[in-house]
Amino acid sequence: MLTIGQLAAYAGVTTRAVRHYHQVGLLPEPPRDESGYRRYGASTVVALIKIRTLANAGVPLSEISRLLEADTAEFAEAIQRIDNRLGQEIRRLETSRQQISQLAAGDNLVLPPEVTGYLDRLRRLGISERMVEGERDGWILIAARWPDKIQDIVPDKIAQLENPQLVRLYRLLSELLDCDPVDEALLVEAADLTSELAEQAYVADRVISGDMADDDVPFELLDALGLETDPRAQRFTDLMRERGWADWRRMRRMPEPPG
Amino acid sequence: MLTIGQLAAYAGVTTRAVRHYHQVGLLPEPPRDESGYRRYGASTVVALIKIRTLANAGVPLSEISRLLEADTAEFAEAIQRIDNRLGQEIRRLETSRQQISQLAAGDNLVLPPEVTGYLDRLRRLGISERMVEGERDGWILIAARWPDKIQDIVPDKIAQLENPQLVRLYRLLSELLDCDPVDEALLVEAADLTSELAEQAYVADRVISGDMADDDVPFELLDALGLETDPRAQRFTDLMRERGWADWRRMRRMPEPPG
DNA sequence: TTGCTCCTCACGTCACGTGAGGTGGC
DNA sequence: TTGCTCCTCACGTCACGTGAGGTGGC
Repeated sequence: MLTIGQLAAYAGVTTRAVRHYHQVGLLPEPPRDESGYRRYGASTVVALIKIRTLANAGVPLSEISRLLEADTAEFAEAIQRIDNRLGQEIRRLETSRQQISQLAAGDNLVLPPEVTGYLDRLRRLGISERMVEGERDGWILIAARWPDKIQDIVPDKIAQLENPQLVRLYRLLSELLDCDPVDEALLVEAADLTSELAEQAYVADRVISGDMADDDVPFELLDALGLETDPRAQRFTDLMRERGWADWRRMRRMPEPPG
Repeated sequence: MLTIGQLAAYAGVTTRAVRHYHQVGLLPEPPRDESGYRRYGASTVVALIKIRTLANAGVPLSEISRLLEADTAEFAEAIQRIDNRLGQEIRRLETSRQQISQLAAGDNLVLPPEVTGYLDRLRRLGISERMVEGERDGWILIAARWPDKIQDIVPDKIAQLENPQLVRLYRLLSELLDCDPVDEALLVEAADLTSELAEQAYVADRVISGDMADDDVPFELLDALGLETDPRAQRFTDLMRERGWADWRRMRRMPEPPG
């Protein structure tokens, strides 16, 4: 007859685990010897190894107790389910492994590849890293709120980069972000360009399109960029106002003055 | 800015998990809006997704907090370790999967293949299933107590099966186990055979060999078989005594009567 | 005698889950 | 007004780990 230590060692578990299985009724308490030690026979070894095999496969103990009492058909069915779950878990770990290596490579897993492609495009157009980061943060917030709309938006944005005026605007804003005492000439140029682009869009009726019309995407972007309190943003707003745009964050035309 | 629900949904976690990360200091508490709601920016999305990527890889939260503050070299090193562990875990699950399918096939994982081979041998020799089960239980106890000696014992036991007398003894014991009112004639025949085999072994000085001499292997076997209280075992012991063997479980010769 | 194994409580751990009871925005 | 999201405690869960304090066999 085996002591608890011998039993546990053979099954590859701790004595505490065996006692735990007794506690929860998974393994019957064996008889005791004269000193009160538990003494185990061969059938307990068989039972314990079965338990460990199932537990190692991720089966909760509460399920194992039911399994040990199931008939052959039920048991076989359960084994099928367990095997499927194991397969799932293995696949999960394999994708986890890929993601970990992407983390190491510095890729961020936050944005879908279309968006990172767009951001790389901006970099190649000479947009400053700071500006790109701001764009990225904006995209993250958009992706978080409208995960399924990303696919529709990105191609539009990429197409817009064919417009040299827009690219020029991005470059101007890049420069503006990087100079601390705000450069008035640059700011004016940016406002002129923005106004012009807004006019084009307004005419083409693409100022605000679709579902996002009622939502606060531009606001979110600005919040993310931390620009809402930036004095440069304030000055820009003023310049846009002068050009007849009420709120450059929503791009609404100012009402025509009465009379 | 995102609410906790939007943040959590995008990262694929529960809001409770996010709050938990705040509690343990893994994720900084963001500012609140007028209603006391937490409001998250893009950087938190990035941080949370990093956390989940690591947590999904099995990294404990306490380690993650250290990782997020580590420099590039330390981080890369840690990623290596995590990747190794993931590989280990995948292999573990794959062997677990095999073992599960063996469970379903009815194989028991309790004994090394040499022993199950030996037991199959017994079956082919016409030994009854009940007897084989008894043998198996004995082997389980031996394997549990001397796991590394099994390799030495099994070949010996297999070789012994070349002895037709031993095979005959096994068959007799098989029959004896299966008849309830004990068959005296069979019992006597078994005792004669055992005595003869013991004599052969005694002469060849193989009665008790090596390390197991001082241990109680035969006792264990009998305990396992639940035979120590079996009346048939008692009768068998008496018959062996008559034939000059003090204790058939230890196979010791009785002392020569004095004078 | 020393060291190892065994015994029984009983609290601790890890990463959240799950109500309980209440407020805020559409 | 109803339903949904948010808030803060605070206890529960799962499978043991980890002492605490004590006894038994070689």
